[in-house]
Amino acid sequence: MARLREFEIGEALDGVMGVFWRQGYDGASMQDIEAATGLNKQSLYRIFPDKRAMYLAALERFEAIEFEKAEEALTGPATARARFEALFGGVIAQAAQGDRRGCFLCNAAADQGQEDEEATAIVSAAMGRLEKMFRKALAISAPYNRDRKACEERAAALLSTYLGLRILTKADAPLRVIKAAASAAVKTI
Amino acid sequence: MARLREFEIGEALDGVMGVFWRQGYDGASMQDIEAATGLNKQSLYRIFPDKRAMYLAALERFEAIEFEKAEEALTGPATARARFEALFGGVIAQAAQGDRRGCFLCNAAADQGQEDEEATAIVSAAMGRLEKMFRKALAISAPYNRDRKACEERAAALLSTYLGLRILTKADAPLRVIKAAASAAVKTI
DNA sequence: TCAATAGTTGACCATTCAGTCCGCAATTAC
DNA sequence: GTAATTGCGGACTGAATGGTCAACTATTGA
Repeated sequence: MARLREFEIGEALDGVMGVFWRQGYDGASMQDIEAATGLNKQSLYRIFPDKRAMYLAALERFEAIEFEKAEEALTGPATARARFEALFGGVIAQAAQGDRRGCFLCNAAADQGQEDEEATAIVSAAMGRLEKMFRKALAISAPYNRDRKACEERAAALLSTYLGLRILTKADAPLRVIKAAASAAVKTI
Repeated sequence: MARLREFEIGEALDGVMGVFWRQGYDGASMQDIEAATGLNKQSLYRIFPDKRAMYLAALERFEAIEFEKAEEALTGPATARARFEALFGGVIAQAAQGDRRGCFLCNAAADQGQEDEEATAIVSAAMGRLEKMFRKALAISAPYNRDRKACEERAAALLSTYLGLRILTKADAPLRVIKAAASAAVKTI
C-alpha cells in the first residue's frame, strides 16, 4: 500500500561510487552526489544513514566490480602468463583511453587510511583476496604449481606491480612507462 | 632594523608535511597545522599565501627528502640488484616499524589528482625523475648496461613495484606480503 | 630612541558542509 | 477513497572551515 521506489539502488550506488572515486571522501560534497545520482538528498538519506555509509558501500561495490573483472582475466586464459597479460592489458587499455581515475581502493587507502578504520579494513581485505586470486591464477603453470614459495612471492610481486600500475595511471605517467612496466612484469612469470 | 624570525622555515615545513602526509589536503585543518608546527595561523600565513601553497611546498619537500634517500640507496652498492635491495629494504624497515603513512606522492596523486593540476604535475614529474634514477641505477650491471630496452622496461617495472609496495604499506597489508613482493622483484634484476 | 618586523591571542567573517525538516505531488495496495 | 510510501524542492541548522584583522609585546638595526 505504498509507492514503489522508482530507481535502482545499484544505479544510485554507481553514481555515488563515481564521485568518491574521482574526488575522494572529503572532496565529494552531497551536492556532487546528488548531481551524479540524479537523486536528491532526501532520497539518498533514505537509502544510506549518512555520507560515510555511502562511501563504504561505494568502496565495496568497487571491490566487487574489480574482482569480477580480475577474475575474468585471471581464469580465462590457460597459462599464468596469458592470464596476467589479460589483466594488465585491461589496465593499459584504461590508461590509453585517458581514464586516469586509478584504483578506488588505492585512493581510499591514501584518502581514509588514517581516519576510517572500516575503510582501511575493506581495502586491506580486498588486497588479501586479490593476492589469493593471483596465487590461484599462477598455480596453473610451472613452476608455481609445485613451488609454493615461488608462487607466493610472485603473486605478491605481481600484486605490487598491479597496484603500482594504477598509481602510475592516476599520476598521469606516460603510457610508455605503464606499458613497459606491465611488459617486464609479465615476462617474470 | 627588524626582528628576526625565531624558527626555521624548514622545521615548520616538516610539520606541515607530516600533517598533509597523514591526513591529506582536505583532512588537514589549519588547526592541525598550527598544532603540528607549533606556530599560529598568522605566522604560517606570513610564510605561505594560503593552505594550498603549504600543501605544494610540503609535497616538494617530501619529494626532495625521498629523492635523497633513494639516491643514497641506488648509488651506494656496486651492483644493480644490491642497490634495489637497499631501496626496498628501506621500505620494508619502515613498514616493519609500523610506519603506515605510505608515500606522500602517491597519496597526493589519489588525493588531489582531479582537483589540482599543479599537484599532479609535481607527482608526475617526481615519478619521471624516479624512473630515470632507476634506469641509471640499473645501468651499472649487465645486461642493462648494453640492452637499453631491457633497462627501460625493468626500471618501469621496478618503479611500479616500488609504488605498489608503498600502497600495500598504507593499506596495512601483512608484512609477509610486502617482504615477498620485494624479494621477488629484486630477483628479477 | 625609533622604525620595522616577528610573534601571540582572540575576535571575526563569509562560505561551505552534512544532515534535518516541512510541504507538496505522485504512486501504490487495500 | 484511504493510508502509506516515494520523490522533489527548498528552507533551515549548527558546526567547521580558510582566511583576515586588530591589538599588543618583543626584538632587531640604525
